[in-house]
Amino acid sequence: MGRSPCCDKARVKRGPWSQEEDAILRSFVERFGNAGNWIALPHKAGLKRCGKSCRLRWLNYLRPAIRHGGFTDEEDNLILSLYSEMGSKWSVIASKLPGRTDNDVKNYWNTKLKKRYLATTREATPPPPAGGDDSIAVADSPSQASSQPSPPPTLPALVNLDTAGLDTVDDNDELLHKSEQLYAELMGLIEQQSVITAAPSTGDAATTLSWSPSRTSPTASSDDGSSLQWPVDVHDSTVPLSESSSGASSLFFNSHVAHAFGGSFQDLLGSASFDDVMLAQEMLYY
DNA sequence: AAGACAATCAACCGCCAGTAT
DNA sequence: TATACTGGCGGTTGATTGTCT
Repeated sequence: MGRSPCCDKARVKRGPWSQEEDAILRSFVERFGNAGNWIALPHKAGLKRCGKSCRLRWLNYLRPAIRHGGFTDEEDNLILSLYSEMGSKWSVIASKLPGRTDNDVKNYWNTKLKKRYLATTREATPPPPAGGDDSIAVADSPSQASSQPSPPPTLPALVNLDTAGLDTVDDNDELLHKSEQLYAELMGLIEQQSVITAAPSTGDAATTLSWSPSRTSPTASSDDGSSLQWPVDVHDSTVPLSESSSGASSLFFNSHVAHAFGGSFQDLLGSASFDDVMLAQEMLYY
C-alpha cells in the first residue's frame, strides 16, 4: 500500500510561479513563517499550490539573501573539494556556501563542474579497465580527487535583497493601506458579534456573511444557493487569477469572502499577525 | 532567417527519516 | 508497537534560452 499524496494534484496549480503568487508566499512566510506546517500553508495563505511546492519555492528562490548564478572560483573549488570528500550531499555542500541552495549547487554541478571534475579525475587517475558509467564511477569514489587543494572559504559579501532596490514599494504601500482598512473592518465586525452583512464590492453575486451563537462557524451564502464556512472553505471557493488582472491582491480572490470584505484573504492576513487571525477565527466560531 | 542542438535551471517526483498519535 | 504525517533530500524532467550551422 503506497502512501497517500501530500496534496490533491488535480486541484493544485503546477508549473512556474507568478509574481503574484511569489508576493503572497513571501508576505505570508515573512510574517508567519510556515505557520507550523508547510502542507497547510497554501490553504492558510490562499495559494492553490502544493505545500511542498511552496516550501521549495521559498527555500530555493524567495528566501532572503539567496544568490543565483555567478559562482566564483572560490566557490567552484570549494564545491569540487567537498564533492570529492562526501559525494552528492548537496544540502551539506550548499550549507558551506552562504546564499546558495542545494538545488542551485546541484544544477551548477550537473551543468558545469561535473565536466571539470571528470576531466580532473581522468588526468589524475588512469581510466578504469572496463567501460563504466562516469557518474557511477565518480559517485562511488568521490575521494579519488581528494588530492585537490581545499581553498579557504573566502566568500563574497551577500546581497541584501530587502534593500536591493526592488520596485515594489508603491505596491506594498497600497497593499498595506488596503490591508489595514480590511483588518480594522474585520476586527470591528468581530467585536459586534452580530449578523454580518456586506455588499459585494465587485461582481454580481450578492454575498452575505451571517453569524449566530447557535452556529459553530459563520456561514457565507450567495444568491446561487451555495454556502460555505469561513475560513475552512476559503480555499475551496477560490477562483483563478484572470489574465487581465494585476497585483497580489487580485490573486485567488475568494468569491464569497473576498466580496464580503471587499478584498482578499491574503489582504486580511497582510496586516494582522497570525495569532490575530487565529484569534479572530476562534471568536467567529465561538 | 530558420531549424537543430546544447545549455540552463525551476520545478516535480519519490523516497527516507523523524515525529506525533 | 504500528501507523500516518511532515520535512527534507537527491535525482530527474521539461520548458526556456542561447548558440551554431
